[in-house]
Amino acid sequence: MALRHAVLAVLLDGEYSGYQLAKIFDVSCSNFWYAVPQQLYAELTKLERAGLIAGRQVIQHDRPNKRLFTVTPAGLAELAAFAAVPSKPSSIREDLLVMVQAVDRLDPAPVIAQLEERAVIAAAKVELFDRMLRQLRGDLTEETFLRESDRIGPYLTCLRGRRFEQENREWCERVAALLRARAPVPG
Amino acid sequence: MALRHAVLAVLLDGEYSGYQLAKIFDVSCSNFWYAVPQQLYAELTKLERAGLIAGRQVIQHDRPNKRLFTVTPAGLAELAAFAAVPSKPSSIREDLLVMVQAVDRLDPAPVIAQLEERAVIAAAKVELFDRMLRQLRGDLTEETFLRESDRIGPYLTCLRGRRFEQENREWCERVAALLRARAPVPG
DNA sequence: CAGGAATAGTCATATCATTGAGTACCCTTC
DNA sequence: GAAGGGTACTCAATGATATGACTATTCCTG
Repeated sequence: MALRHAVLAVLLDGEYSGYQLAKIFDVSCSNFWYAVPQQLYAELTKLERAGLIAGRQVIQHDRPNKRLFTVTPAGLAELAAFAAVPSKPSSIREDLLVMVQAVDRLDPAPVIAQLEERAVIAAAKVELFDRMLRQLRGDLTEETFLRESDRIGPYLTCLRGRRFEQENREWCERVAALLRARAPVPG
Repeated sequence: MALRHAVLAVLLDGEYSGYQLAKIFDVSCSNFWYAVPQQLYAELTKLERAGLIAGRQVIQHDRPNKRLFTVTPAGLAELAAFAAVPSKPSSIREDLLVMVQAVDRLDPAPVIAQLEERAVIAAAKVELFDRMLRQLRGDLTEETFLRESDRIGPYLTCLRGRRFEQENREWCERVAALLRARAPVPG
């Protein structure tokens, strides 16, 4: 019952089609929720049947037609109800951490390789978040933007995503270096 | 297919029953994987049938009997194979972030309350991780421990958990203070 | 001695998520 | 003109996860 609220939260920013949502959920919004296109199309169908979003057909000539969705007042009420009930902390489930947990009893080489690769990915995401943050705040300073803008939600979740990826990067680099120093790997 | 590897990784540290595992997965090991008892019992059954762990019955008189499990050589090989294939970054799915994403269009009061509550929970987890880290490294310094111990996996995942919760706490506090300043809430 | 917490599990179900395949059309590039 | 990529979406099957209820015994507290 939570993907539905993530979809509603994203649709607050404007009309989107399932296809557009899929792109958002795959990259930018991956800082607070992730979903594959099939999930989104299914959820949009359910949300529309429940009256929480409204869709309108857009006829296109140079490409397939699409349906754009907006949040209805009932959808906004649903979001408000969602925000009013206490939420549980999400559970962490990260394969790479499982590998590190077991690394003392395994060949460290592939784990080190994955840590170094992950550090690069995390660094790229930090830069992506930085670009998104700059774009969201325009030419205002962060402080001014956060004090005066009337749409700071996406900025705040983006800040969290940036911090997470920065920590991820530093931890991966440190652990990779440490494991390398302990058991020198050829090459 | 990943809970199984988390269970194997934890069983590297010693013999545990399903019940003990459930406690570990509920608190300490929540830094890299979370699971409820029912999942663990089911997974232990599957792992034993697959020959990846071996269980032995322990008769107890003052409480119900239990079954303790250890990783078999086949289980260790399974872990090694798991560590050898590249893993995908885990997807973030956090209700509280969804609420913050939508906060501009909602009553901020319950969101602020949840942020403040979450900051307290995160602070408590930081302290829990600090205690675990101290216990794991004994009277060695972190540097010495990480250089010389032959079991650093749990320490490293614990370090990651600590960083995550620390960031979480700081972000929650900052966002709560910001939202309070923007829309003063009575009380 | 009643009530509650701790130990040690099991069963059933419903929802959620993941994966793979498939349709259809347009545009651009080689 | 064939191949590849982007847009837009659907279907089906399987696997993972969450939730609630249930059994049994022992220990401790009031």
